[in-house]
Amino acid sequence: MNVLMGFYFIGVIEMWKHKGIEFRREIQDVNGADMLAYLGRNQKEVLHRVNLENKSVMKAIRIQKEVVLIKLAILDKELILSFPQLIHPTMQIAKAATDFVDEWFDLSRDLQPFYDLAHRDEILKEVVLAYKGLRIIAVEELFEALSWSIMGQQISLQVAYGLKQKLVTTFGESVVHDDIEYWLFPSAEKVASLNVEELRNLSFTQRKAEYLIGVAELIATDQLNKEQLLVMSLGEMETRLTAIRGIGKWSANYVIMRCLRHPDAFPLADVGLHNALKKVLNQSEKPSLAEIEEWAKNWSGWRAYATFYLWRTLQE
DNA sequence: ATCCAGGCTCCTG
DNA sequence: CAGGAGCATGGA
Repeated sequence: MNVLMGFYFIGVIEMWKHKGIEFRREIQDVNGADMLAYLGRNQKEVLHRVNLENKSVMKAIRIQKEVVLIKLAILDKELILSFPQLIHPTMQIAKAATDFVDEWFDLSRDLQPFYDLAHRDEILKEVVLAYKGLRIIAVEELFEALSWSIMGQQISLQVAYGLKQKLVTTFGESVVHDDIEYWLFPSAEKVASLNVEELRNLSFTQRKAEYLIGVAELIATDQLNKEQLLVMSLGEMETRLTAIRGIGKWSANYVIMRCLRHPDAFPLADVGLHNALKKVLNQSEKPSLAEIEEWAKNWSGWRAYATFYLWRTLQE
């Protein structure tokens, strides 16, 4: 059975090799330790669960109509994907899950041009040496990415994670494995059906509640989708997203960076970015927006990656 | 206590 | 059209 399945999978999923109940992909230039640190940075995260001892992350994802739990070990030279709740994953599920991981960790991107650029940049030079192999971790679902940017506006990450936890555990779906609950972000359809009061009960502000429901309606009615955005230029993406009530330049660029994966998206107004620059430059005050824009000229093409690497410095 | 958190809209003058 | 109030909550 396994031999047959092995032949079946090979060739279908190029980079991934099937061995027994596991799928393995050899990796280079992936900084697993820092990826796991980023994934595990907040205790209130409910959409995945990191286990630093076995260097793995567990996450429930939706494949077609099915909810599938995946376990991904991130080792030095390879990724190991397995399905804790499935004895015989179908080819369709294996293909979708490996595709998910490839995109989640931006595995197809060659970071060498970014390293070259950073090596010539006084601000990024040491940061990029320190975290080399860190890749932008995606928020794959457009609705989740937009929601997260709305929840993150103005307030601290702690409060934002608290809002997300309440939203997800109140209106999302979950699967249970070994007595642990793994959550999926609620669907746009579900959130579009809510009223403002129901979100206010979860400590959302009036505004945040209105924004979230509005975005949910746009996605649920397919007036907005990831496919239409992905074919746009960076500027067009920003224009389209900032036309949505509740989505300003910061949120738009956050979504473009984390979900649409444009490597040059740049959340200029981001407080985390400001604090990271203050820290890296060892200054007593946060830099001005004008200064940051000036420095960022040298990061052109890779400003999203520059931002993600700078964020990483805040966790230490 | 006061200020600041991975901002945005809307209302003033 | 620039500038500022208001949002709601938790941690320093």
